[in-house]
Amino acid sequence: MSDDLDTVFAALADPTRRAILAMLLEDDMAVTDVAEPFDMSLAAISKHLSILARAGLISRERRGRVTWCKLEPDALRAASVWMQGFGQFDRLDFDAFERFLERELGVPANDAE
Amino acid sequence: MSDDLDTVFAALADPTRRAILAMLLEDDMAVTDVAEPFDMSLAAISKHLSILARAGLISRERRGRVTWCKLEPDALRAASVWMQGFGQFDRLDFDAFERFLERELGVPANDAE
DNA sequence: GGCATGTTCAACCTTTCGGTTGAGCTTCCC
DNA sequence: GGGAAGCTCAACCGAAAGGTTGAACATGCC
Repeated sequence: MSDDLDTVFAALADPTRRAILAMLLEDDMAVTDVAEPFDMSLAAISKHLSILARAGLISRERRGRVTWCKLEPDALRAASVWMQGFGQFDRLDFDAFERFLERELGVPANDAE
Repeated sequence: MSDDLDTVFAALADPTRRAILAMLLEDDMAVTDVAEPFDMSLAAISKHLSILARAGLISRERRGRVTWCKLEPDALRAASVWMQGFGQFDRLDFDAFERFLERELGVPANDAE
């Protein structure tokens, strides 16, 4: 089913969702904390998280009344393989990646760590 | 500008457009020929091609009355770099890629060549 | 028990998306 | 010149995306 790639790419097409993924790259987060930096209702963020979860890009686990969100990078593998077929891209380049996070998403890349 | 990633990922989110890219991987094609395998009007394909062109994923060059479409794989670089930051993916795996083309897109991968 | 906290659900609204059809514009060919 | 071929444009349509608000529903705490 091409649904998998559909939902993954569609999920990645939104800058809010990409920013959320970038945040989760640093650490697991509660929904409320995910929502905090965004100028948007909690319900809207909850929807974004559902879309990311449906695409398999994150998982959500409820512990007590807090729902923790966790990045699931494996879901990107299929999409990444698909893309690499077109361009013979370089290997992982974390410098380029961090520059991207800052420039494209406005999310400060974690340079400590 | 995160617009770049927006348009690239949004363009990739549609299975018809991914199939078109896969076709163009084999060779440059005229618009009419691109449209041929799809059960869809020529105008619809023309729109898809515009979206791909706006994302920088293809270019179109008019020669005579025929408009030739050409894959522009460089546009995927930014998106690929972004994605690789999340998963430490393997290098290019063309076998996996070809399996994807067939399974996900229904477009026979070009095993001659 | 009762209230605050954390999150989702449901209904709604507006904009975008993916498709259609029909008209229009070039370009090639006789 | 005139017709066919090769697109694109414009108007339209239904469905999905992305947001809002208000209610609902667990859970933790006093």
